[in-house]
Amino acid sequence: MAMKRVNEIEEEQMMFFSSFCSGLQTQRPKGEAKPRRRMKKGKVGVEVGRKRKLSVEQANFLEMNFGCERKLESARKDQLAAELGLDPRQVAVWFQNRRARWKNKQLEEECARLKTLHEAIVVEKSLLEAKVLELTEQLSEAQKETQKLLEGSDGEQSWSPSFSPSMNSYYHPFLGEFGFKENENLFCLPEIYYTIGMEWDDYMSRFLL
DNA sequence: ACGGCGAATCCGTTACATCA
DNA sequence: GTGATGTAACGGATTCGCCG
Repeated sequence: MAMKRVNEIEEEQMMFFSSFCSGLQTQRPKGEAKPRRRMKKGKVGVEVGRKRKLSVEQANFLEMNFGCERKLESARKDQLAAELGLDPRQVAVWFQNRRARWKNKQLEEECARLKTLHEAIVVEKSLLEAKVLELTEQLSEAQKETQKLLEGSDGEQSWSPSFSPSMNSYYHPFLGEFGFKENENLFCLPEIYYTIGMEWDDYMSRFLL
């Protein structure tokens, strides 16, 4: 069995490195069907089908080849198997498992990247919320100031003919800060402002109703 | 165009080895 | 001795290319 053969050649197997990353060929010619061999499941203590860890040299050699190509052509697999004294099936399985590990690692890295991105967004959200709070307080102060002015000048509203203290339509005293004109149609804001607008209305209704 | 077949691959799982 | 972890190997499902 291939496992036994590994023991016999373990010391001499690394002499084949000269053909590293070479010998790529195309698919196996038609008619040369290869039987799929599988090791039988061995029970604990039973030598037949017993799993054996590949040597460090074998693993390193396979690792280097994996660095060159994620998948193996059939001929290259046979060549690798011959060079390492392994069953071609073992080489195929090793590449299969290696691809799975590589894929898992890629997923882990992508997950970590998204986590970092998420954390940055959470921080930014907190900053924006603090800013909203600050602006809301400014608005509240402005409302109080306006109220005082109105109460102090009973009936004298000539400074703002269209102004209505009831504010049935939302009046934004400092929209200029955001680049809006006073009479601009606020319901035609770009999509990016919609979410903010909802919160704005929420805050406005909280303070004005 | 279609279905059958063989080979390769993927995915989930099992079996075993190693280590703390 | 035991649980956790890594990995070789397995088995079923799927995909792909070839052929009649």
